[in-house]
Amino acid sequence: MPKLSAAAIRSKKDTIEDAARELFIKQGFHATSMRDIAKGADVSLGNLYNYYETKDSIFESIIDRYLTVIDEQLKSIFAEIDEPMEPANLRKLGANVGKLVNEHSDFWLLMYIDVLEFQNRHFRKMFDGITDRFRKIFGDKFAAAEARGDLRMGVDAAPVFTAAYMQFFNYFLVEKLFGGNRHLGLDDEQALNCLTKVFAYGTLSEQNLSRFKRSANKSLSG
Amino acid sequence: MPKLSAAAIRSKKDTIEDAARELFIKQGFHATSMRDIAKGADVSLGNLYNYYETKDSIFESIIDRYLTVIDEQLKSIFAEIDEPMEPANLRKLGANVGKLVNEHSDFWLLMYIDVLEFQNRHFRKMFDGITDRFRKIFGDKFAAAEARGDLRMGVDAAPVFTAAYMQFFNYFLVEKLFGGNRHLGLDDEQALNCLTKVFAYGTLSEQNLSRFKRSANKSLSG
DNA sequence: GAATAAAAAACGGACGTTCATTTTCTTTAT
DNA sequence: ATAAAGAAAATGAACGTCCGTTTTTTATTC
Repeated sequence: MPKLSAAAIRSKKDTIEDAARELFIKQGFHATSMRDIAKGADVSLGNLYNYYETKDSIFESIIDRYLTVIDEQLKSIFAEIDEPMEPANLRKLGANVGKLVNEHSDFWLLMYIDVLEFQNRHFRKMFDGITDRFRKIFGDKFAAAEARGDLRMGVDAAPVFTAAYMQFFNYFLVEKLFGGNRHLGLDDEQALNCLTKVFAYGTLSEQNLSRFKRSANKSLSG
Repeated sequence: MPKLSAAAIRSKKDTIEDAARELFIKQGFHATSMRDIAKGADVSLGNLYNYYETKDSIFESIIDRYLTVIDEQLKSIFAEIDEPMEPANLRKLGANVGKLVNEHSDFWLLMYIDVLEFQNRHFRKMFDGITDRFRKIFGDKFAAAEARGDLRMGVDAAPVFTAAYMQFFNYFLVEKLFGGNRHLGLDDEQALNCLTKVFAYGTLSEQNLSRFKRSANKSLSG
């Protein structure tokens, strides 16, 4: 009574999902047939149904696995941020987001597929309550920065940090997927510098700004 | 030899395109059949082909007409901006972008369809060289603001203005289409205030900031 | 009654899924 | 050691449906 090992099943599912993902991204979900996937994964049509109940469930499986990968990468990006509102760290956040977008642009296309064909069912949690999540991660750092007088009077760090995060994402997504080549009129490095500066000057207190100006300004041209 | 008037043809095409657009948005392009469109527009299946060559051409026709509508609205939004870097005007830009996104969310879904199914063929021009376009529209205003000393030393207004524009767009798109309900942890008004403040403090010179603080700060809480 | 418009029917093919069949391979009996 | 057994896994033909488009038929209007 032969039965595939869990590893063998996982490996085969990986093959199938890799092929499916590539096709979904290249031609969309509905335009990709089960026969396409079978051919791409070098598996018979019928055999697909030994691993997945429906075509939809292949899509869902891809998303679920990808989401955990992205979540982990995001976690490690946030983990290396000790002082979230410090300009150098904001810039590094931007650079890391850029890497994430460029190395996993597939993922974001899947998100658009999800928006269009599944009412964003699977990706909803990506943005829902994101500021609260940042508050959970960096809440004490935000409070400490405020207590130190790093921030301008009346600035709530959480939404600003979220806005910076979103702006970085949007910048690289537009560059990668929407054909806005150098849409800020700057290369990526200059764009990162420019956006970082805006958020630094936009939130830091004057005393902290002058410190920032002395130390980092030279390196953030553009 | 009866022949429909141009107006009658246009009216019927409008009916068809309205139905098609609604369906494309609700269930995607490939998931929408010509039979669906025919039923939605209360037209026979065969008759569709008296007005359009293919299903693709219906999509293209919708996009073309919609693009001109959006272009005009954007033009009028920009036309009422006399001083692009002034905080009050940035905020108004944000509010207008919000209206544009919310009133025409269909349009932006079509853009995602275009990204996925047509490699963004029809929407490419939307973001390509956008900063240069702003430079053409506001170049003299940017230069004047710089000459007046409104801006911090070394700030190039064009990419910052573009970034603000993109940030507003992204904020409302995430709110409307991606299920990020109050993803900045603020309501729309507060979010506009918060973002406007960041860009104001992020770019204005100190002399101009103090003027801004006196006049507008009270109204931009959040 | 001639030309246009609309409707209906038909076409060939592709779709997601099912299913009868064959292949594969571990286990058991010899 | 090997053959038989038998379930798991893989296959590809088959099913019924729906697809975009074309063709044929009917209705409308001058």
